Amino acid sequence: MHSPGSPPLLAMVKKLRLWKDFSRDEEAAILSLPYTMSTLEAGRYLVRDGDRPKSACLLVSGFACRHKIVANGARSISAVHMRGDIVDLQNSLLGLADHSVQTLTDCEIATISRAAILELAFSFPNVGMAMWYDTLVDASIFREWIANVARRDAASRVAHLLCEFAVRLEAAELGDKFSFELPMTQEQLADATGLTSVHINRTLKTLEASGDIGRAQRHVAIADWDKLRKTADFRTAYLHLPEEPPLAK
Amino acid sequence: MHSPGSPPLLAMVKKLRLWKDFSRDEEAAILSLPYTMSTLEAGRYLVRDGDRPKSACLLVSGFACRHKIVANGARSISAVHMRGDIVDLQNSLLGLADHSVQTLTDCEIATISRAAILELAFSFPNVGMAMWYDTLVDASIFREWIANVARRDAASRVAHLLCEFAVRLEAAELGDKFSFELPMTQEQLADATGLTSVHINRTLKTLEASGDIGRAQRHVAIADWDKLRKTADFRTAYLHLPEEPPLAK
DNA sequence: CGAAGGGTTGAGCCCCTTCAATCTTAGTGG
DNA sequence: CCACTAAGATTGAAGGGGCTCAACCCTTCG
Repeated sequence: MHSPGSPPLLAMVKKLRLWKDFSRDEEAAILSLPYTMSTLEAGRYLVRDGDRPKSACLLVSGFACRHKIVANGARSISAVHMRGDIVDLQNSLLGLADHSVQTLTDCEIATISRAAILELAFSFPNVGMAMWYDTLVDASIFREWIANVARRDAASRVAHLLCEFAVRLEAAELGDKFSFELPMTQEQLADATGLTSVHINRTLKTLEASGDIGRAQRHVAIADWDKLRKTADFRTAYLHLPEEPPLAK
Repeated sequence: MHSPGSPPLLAMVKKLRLWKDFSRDEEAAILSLPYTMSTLEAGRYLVRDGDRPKSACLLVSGFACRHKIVANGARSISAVHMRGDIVDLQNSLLGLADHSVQTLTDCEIATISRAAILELAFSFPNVGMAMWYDTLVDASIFREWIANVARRDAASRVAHLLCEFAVRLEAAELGDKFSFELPMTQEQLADATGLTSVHINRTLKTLEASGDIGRAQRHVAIADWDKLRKTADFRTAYLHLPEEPPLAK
């Protein structure tokens, strides 16, 4: 579902523009990156732990996540990605994938070679800086997730995930912060919060009963943003979004 | 302490050389970065959550950690750093610190302005790439820590921390992988593993009783590396170290 | 209509926490 | 050299948050 009129790489421009303003030339340079489009169903892998990817994937539509499996077979999800995220920069620049990337929903993907990205980054320092910045923001989110999983109770962890998803969804201009479809099963929520799917279920019901959220199937309505924020201990600083969110269109 | 003969920035060269080979020019460019030295006691802050740092800090000797505090007052440590780590690149490039950096031991620090680092990164792409790579490796370690805290039991978590510390210590040429001084109190270990100091204490004793490690005060001796690795579910891939560790000297 | 994936619920248990006391070690001043 | 202090390590007892196991329900889709 990305609109057929606009070029797919515009999603990348929009994302990077959160971090830096670009000149016409710089923007053109991004849009002229060579890429190939593909469509993937939910549940498919973009990269697998142990692969040696030679290219990065821009998520043009849909949702994906990063995860790794530990010895006892349990899975840990370390990030959720959405339109505009250059989802495999980390693995492809490092050379050897230390985790997997898997689609959560059907996705459209633009594949861009690592070489082309590096060329762009170092010919246009401003663009390079925005990409570097982008990977640093990802790292900041990882740090917050460490704190989330390590030091918050179940209700806070789940609430925090919902707050982050809501804010990022809005920043990506993908919908309403207060009412959205969560593209994850309760088992995936469990893997993203270090809980079990059973306990996710109970926790969601608690959040519902306490008036923080409403829900119907996978749809989440944030009933009381300030209340949920408080339950979550959520502060947006770690997302490093611009002070004034850019006006929608 | 760092040997008085060698220039402090050599620590940075050595670290970055783990990721890229440098030409003589590139190496000289790193070594000619302007910096100011300072010495900090254990427990001092290099940056505080909320600061707007204008410069980055190279750790020339000693140990430091990153942490953030959650609503209930609990602390989460998200990384431990040692000689050669450019410890505040993340906060200074992002502009607004989303976490604090604090010394664990007495430290010698070289402070380098953000502008000088960016200048270097984009005049010498190979050096820039090494620095980017360095921040990507940090991110990879964060992902592993998420998995550690989210999906492993107490013994594995602590064992994993010890394995990582041992391997990084060796990679930084700071000592013996199998026998070292751990520069952290049990409370700090707790904050790095999402446990309590009481349980850290019991877990260390368990690891000792099972023959994985020996210890005396803060000194740790890895009694059986393979056993500890197995307990920890530790695989080095996520550290992205070169296949052949560079020969000492 | 049947199957499959995912959501919901209950009962019992256990890993880790909490609370609190005691011990050890290192540092300080007399 | 020894009291005195403070930080950190150690230990015990009791409790709880989240897990495990297992059943059942709901929705979607062929």
